[in-house]
Amino acid sequence: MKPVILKDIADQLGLSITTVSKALKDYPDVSKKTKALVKKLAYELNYVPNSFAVGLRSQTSKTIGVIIPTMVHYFFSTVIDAVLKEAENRDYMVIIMQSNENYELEKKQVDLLLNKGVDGILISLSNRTRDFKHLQKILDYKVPLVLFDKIAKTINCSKVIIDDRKAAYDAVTYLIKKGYKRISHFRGDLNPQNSIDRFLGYKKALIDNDIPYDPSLVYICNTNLDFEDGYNSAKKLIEDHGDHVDAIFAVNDLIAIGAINYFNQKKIAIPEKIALCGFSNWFMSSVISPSLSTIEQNAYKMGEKSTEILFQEIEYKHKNINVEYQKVVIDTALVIRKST
Amino acid sequence: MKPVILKDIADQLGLSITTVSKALKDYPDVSKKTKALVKKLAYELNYVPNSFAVGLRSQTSKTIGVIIPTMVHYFFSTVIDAVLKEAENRDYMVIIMQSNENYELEKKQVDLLLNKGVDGILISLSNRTRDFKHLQKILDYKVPLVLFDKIAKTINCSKVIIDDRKAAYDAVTYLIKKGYKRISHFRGDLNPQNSIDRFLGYKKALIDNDIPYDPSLVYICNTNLDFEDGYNSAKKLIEDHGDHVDAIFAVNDLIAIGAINYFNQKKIAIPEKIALCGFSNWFMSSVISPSLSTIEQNAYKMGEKSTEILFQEIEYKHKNINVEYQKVVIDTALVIRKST
DNA sequence: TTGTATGCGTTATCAC
DNA sequence: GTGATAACGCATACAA
Repeated sequence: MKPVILKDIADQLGLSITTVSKALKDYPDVSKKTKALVKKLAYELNYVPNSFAVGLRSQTSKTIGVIIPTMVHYFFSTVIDAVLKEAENRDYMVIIMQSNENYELEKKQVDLLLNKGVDGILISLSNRTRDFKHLQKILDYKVPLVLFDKIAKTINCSKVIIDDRKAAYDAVTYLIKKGYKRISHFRGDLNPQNSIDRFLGYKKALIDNDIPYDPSLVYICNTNLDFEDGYNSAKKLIEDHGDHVDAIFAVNDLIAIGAINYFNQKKIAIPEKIALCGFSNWFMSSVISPSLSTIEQNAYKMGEKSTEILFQEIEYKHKNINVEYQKVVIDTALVIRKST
Repeated sequence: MKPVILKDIADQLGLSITTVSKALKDYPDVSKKTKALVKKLAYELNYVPNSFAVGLRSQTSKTIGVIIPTMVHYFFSTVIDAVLKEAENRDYMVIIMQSNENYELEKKQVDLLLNKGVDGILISLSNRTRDFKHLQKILDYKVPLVLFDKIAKTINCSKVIIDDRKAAYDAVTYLIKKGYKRISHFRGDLNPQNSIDRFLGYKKALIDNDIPYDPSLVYICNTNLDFEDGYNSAKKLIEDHGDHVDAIFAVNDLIAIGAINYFNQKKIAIPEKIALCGFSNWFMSSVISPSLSTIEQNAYKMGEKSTEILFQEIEYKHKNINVEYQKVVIDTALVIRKST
């Protein structure tokens, strides 16, 4: 079976391709009668314009591209959920690529997307991305770009983030007010801005509350192996500090849950002996025992907002309206449960 | 900045577009010198063929489409992970769509993908899909199609599944051998084949082991609300049967974990008072306390195999080789942990 | 009101 | 060895 093309309709009605094309697009210079005939037949034959041809002429594809570090992750799959729904509402398609925290791959994927003629691009950067020429290239090609969560401060485009530093600051301040004094931080990799900001928030909360910052209480976790690293860091923490620590602020929920698992195994009471606070409000954090205090990060809203902005920029570009780049900060909230 | 096109290269070298095109494609009738010149400049200018033009001519897009019921799900995000990696290896792009268990949407998405000219389609059907005309349409258009996990038996195409009935049978047989006698089943929705097969495996295991099948021990869970429904069904189970039940075989891990949560809250000892077995080996099942016995479903392998077959069919179609549709059954395995 | 001609960028056929 | 031309399907400026 072959797809129906304009010519099929034109032939069957004894019209020219042009007239059929115009009729379908409601051009004012086609008679009502003809329009009705054409539309009826087009509907019956299930006509859909060939997207390559449309793309070739219009240089638009009704498709957006998304690059994320990894799919198998509550945060990102939720973001993608939102992106897909927003795109669906606008009859857009979504090409998704995983950089696997690999800069070279990310760069190549940007090229593929540009080449594919996507109408806009959403990216959450790989942890290893330190050079942003590929992002600049997107802008040079005048393709709308929105960065979310893992962003590049120096690139001039719209961004959707959370205030990691403030969220961490609030969480640690809460721990301090609760009476915890020796608060450890299980931080993420050294490079990504999120880890840095959460760490800085942690540090500032200590200092603002006259608790000396003790670097020996900070453990670096590999955020690819979150759970395992949470477990191992908890073990190390106890080996290094024994009773001399009463709370942990973890850079994400999985790491916190790994730590909870260790403490449960060793029968170290949570929160009596040691309290834990995570980050993200992953579904499991309400289910684990004890349930985990954490920070609601609102991945869905982040995906939704990013996509909204992207589509607005696509529309503006189309209408030749000047776009003002936006920087949106998605609200976070402390979720208090049994682990603190 | 404008993308570089063949004409740019041709103009700069004083050649015709034709020659440039041929040189880049290593046609034998272009001189070595010209080829070298063209390739060098093309590389320097970062030339990439316009994908709309290529698509328009070749009717291929180097893109495949995937439709799944939902993204935010360990099983599906893992499948997608595999699909993306396999596609990446072949320099293919992937368009992903969520049907949200909505048949109408699934149908529309198939149309969009066909219209988009994807080279192949992977689908895991929505639970509400009972009519398969949209799948037949894909085949009518001669677009390679592979169904995975949630399949339609009557559609003549390649399929990748697990043997749900056998896996369930093995799990329940194991429970029986362990000495459990009053085994409840928390099943999924009535329609999807997976739920049906797992239920049938459960039933057959009972009968083969001379344990009477008791319908009052079967609870239907809504697999959109898995966790909550697991919790609620556990509650109902105890209300209905009290001590008169000693094990549960749940249709998926989330439902089992919901039930574990209820039992933990009510201090009903697992597995002493009641044992639990899940299905899928979701990451959390090894982390929850007590850790959950379950069935390893190997989502990654399923995604990998499905994509492999799809690409093989795409290749065969391209080479005009006849394809034999495959039906691949991915191995499952019982994973025994502390909950049984 | 309808139709002709042209171009989007690439590639295959055929002529030189 | 090279290049002119047509075709993929659609949309528009322009002619009739």
